[in-house]
This record gives sequence, C-alpha cells and structure tokens, in this order.
Amino acid sequence: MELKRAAEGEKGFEKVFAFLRERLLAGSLKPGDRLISERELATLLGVSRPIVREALRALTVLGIVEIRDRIGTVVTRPDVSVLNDFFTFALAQQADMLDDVMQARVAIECQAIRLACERANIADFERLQRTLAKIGETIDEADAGGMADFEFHRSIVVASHSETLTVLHSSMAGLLTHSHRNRRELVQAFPSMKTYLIDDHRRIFEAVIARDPERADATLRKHFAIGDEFRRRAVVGDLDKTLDKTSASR
Amino acid sequence: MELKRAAEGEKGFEKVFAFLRERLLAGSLKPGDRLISERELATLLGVSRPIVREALRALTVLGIVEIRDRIGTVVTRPDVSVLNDFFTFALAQQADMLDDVMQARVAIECQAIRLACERANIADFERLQRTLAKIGETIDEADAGGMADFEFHRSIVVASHSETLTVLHSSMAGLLTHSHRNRRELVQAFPSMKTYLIDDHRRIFEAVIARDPERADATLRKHFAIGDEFRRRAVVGDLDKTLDKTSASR
DNA sequence: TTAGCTTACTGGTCTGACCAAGATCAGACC
DNA sequence: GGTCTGATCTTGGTCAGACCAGTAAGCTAA
Repeated sequence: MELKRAAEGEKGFEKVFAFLRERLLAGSLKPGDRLISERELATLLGVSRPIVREALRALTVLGIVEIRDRIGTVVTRPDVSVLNDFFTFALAQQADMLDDVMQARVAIECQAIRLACERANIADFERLQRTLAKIGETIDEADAGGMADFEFHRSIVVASHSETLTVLHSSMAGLLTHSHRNRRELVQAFPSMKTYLIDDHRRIFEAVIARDPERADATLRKHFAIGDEFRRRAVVGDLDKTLDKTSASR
Repeated sequence: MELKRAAEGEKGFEKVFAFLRERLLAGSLKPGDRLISERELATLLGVSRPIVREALRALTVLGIVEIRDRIGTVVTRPDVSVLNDFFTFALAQQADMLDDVMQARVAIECQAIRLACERANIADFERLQRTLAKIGETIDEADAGGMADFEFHRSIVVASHSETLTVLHSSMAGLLTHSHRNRRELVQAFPSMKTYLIDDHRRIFEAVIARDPERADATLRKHFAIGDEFRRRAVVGDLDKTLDKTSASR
C-alpha cells in the first residue's frame, strides 16, 4: 500500500482520499472523531470543496465516515451494511455469484460453530434453543419459517463471539434470504421435508450443547450439503428421490 | 428497498444514487454499458454536476462503475476487491480484532481447501508445488520465507476457484502479514521449527493432491492450531516444550 | 480514398456564491 | 448570580458557470 507519494502525484480526489485513509489506517483518526470542516480540508490539501466532498462521500459509502448535516463529518465504527450494499449490486448482475457466496457462508458458519462449541455461554445456549423451537413452531409458514431458519443460523455465529465472523456472516446471509425462502416454499409443497429441517437443526444444536466442535462442524456441513441437494433436485422436479437418498444416508 | 419515492423527497445525492441503483438493480444498466454524460445526468435529474459526481464516485468505490477520464462512465463487472478496502479500514481501527480476523481466515481457508480438492486443476497443482518448494528454499530467510508461506496459502485459496473466498482471504491475509513475519523470525531463532514448517505444508499439499477434503481440512486446521500454539508459547519463552508437544501429537 | 486537421464532447477541477440549520456566546431578563 | 434568548458564526448541501486537457468523430484537403 503506497501512501507516501500521495502528497503530490495524485489526482485531487485521490489526494484527499489517500490523506484521509492514511490517518484512518494509522489510527490518528478514530471512530467518534470529528473531521475538520470541508472547507478547511479543501484549503489544507489545495483542492476544491467538491473534490473533498467526493472523497467524504466515498468514505461514507464505505461506512467509514458519516456526514452529519450542519454538524460535521465524524468517523464511525465500520458498519457491515456496506457489504450488504455491495453484494446486492454484485448479485443483481451476476447470479452465478450466489453459489460462490454460499460457499463463503458455509466457511464462516462452520468455523463459527467450532468456536461456538468452545465459547458459547448460557445465554447463547438459550438463544439457540429458542430459535430452534421457533423453527418447529413456524414449520408451516414460508415467511416466518425462513426467518426462524435464518435466526437459528445467526445464533450459531453469534455464539462464536467473533465479531468478524458475525459481520461477514450477516452480510452474506442477507443475500441468501431468498434461497431460504425458496427452500421454505418447497417445504409447503412437500411436507415430508419438515422432518429433515427440524431434525437437522436439532442435531446441530445438540452438537453445540455437547461442545463437540468436530461433530458440530460435520453436522452443519452435512446440513448444508443436503440443502444443496434439495435445491438441485427441486430444479429437475425430482424431490422424492432426494428425500429417499438423504434419509438413507443417515 | 424503497426506491419508488426516490424521485422527489431525496436529497440530491440520494436522488442520483437511487436513480442509478434502480437501473443497476433492475438490469437496464448492465456491465459494459456507458452511462450518459455527467452533464446530461445532472440536467436530467435536476441537480448540479458535483452532486452527480458524488454519486458516481460512490458507485466507483463500490466497484459498480468505473469513471474513465475523458471517455465516460461505464458499468463494470462487480469486483469483490472493494471488500478489501472495507476490511482494511474496518480492521485497522480495532487491533484487538486481529485474533478474530485470524479465525475468519481459518474459516475461509479451510473451506477453500475443501473446494480446492474438488476443483483444482493441473495449473493449480503446479502452483501449489512451486510455492511449496519455495517454502523449502527460503526457510532460512525471514522476509522471503514469510512471503513464500503466504503464497502457498494463497495458492490453496486460488485453487478453490471461488472468487468470493479468494477476495475475502486476501483481504485478511494482508492484515496478517505481520504475524507471518513474526513467526518467521522465530524460525531463525529456533532452527528446529524448520521441520515443522516444511513437513506441515507438504502434508497439506499431499492431501489436496489426493483430493481428500476431510484430510486436507483437518491437516490445515491442525497446521493453524500449531502455529497458534507456537506464538502463544513464544510469548512466554517456552518454545522447546511446544516443539516436543507437537511432535509427540503426531 | 485517405491522411490530417478541426471541433464537439468528455471527465477533472476550480471559484465563488447562496441557503438552512446546528453551535456558540453575549447580553437581557428573572 | 443564574438562566434564557437571540444574533452570529460555522457547517454541510447545493448550484452555476467556467476553464483545462485529452478523445473521438467528423470534415477537409491532398
């Protein structure tokens, strides 16, 4: 990351952006700090205000900074919602990316469940149990059911007590809400899937309770694999076969 | 996502941004398309050019669009490298997050190696072999050694042929370069670690070659665990014990 | 037909200005 | 003396118009 030559060769916007990035990365600008005014920044760096605003706006969409009307620009604690924006755009134009993101989600969640086995506390267990119960209660509703499914998986990641994993997971999970819903709609059409959903999640829950990372990881991984299988077969309208296969493999 | 009311109530920037987002998400603006000029956009939406530029710049940092000097603004294929920027900023301000980031890296890499076992092609194998050899060659050099280590791990992720995983990994790996270097400096001080480094990486390589996801994952995971152990013990100056323990556990 | 020149258009930037509203502080009032 | 209030300063939000520097297309001349 070459920030040294930022002072002269850059193109105005780059100059301001690099200037701010430097302070941000070096830590001299911390969350909560208020930046100097746009005008000051402009004269300080020898550029015009519109350019400064471009840079500030850029930092804003990156979630690094927040421009408060008539107050000033303050450094914020980086927020995940940026990733959501990005993924929304990215997926809109590249449907094939969905599978890729799913892989990342599996990665995050499997690691998270391992950590959860080590770090989960009573409150985490309770949340897991609550969301697990919710899955059972809402098994017949497409919307609520999808939400419950999502909440359960999120609880796993939260129980890992890893902020990075949580952040990554929530940004991807948002995108995958649709697939959750789709799966849930399948459930309505094929009641025999209910057992799979409930039992699978319960097995995952039990592995965490047992604080067995290996089993938890493996169970969760299998859960995803089966979900994949479901979706794949559903496309070719061959659901019964899937159900047979999955129950046989247990 | 409420885009409908975008036409009037918005604040200039929001108006332009929403206008473009709408087209982007709806698909009427596809990668490769050239936007109308800034001036046209400004008059079309009833705002000034600087505002339009703010919006375009925002889309630029999101990797959605590319502003080409004296050519125009074109829609690009979403590039995941934006995440790199974000993570760089986000993680720079929370040093305590480093351990957390490491967990995410493990998550990414373990998932990647599973995919690599399925998807890796000859070129990937060759790159892995090349970087593995490099680790052996540079075992006595702190700088080059750390780089070789990094390259090997990166090769694993690249072999997964998952762009999302690759980007996530590189964003985190960059931050963790220091710890790599530190480890390497330890190697200089304790030559007996050389065997661990070389053998461990070779075992990982072999598991990928064998296309055995479970073994690859487990081996890689153990590799990280041992690295962790090394660093922990190093802090309390108890390296010999570590070496004994790790060789005994095999 | 083609080489070369002209010109319209593009992004990149600056200047200076105006508005609305939060922040601040002095002075008036209790 | 302490509190309230209003003028003023400052801040972001925005605009209009202008200039530069190249690019690309259109036109002219060979």
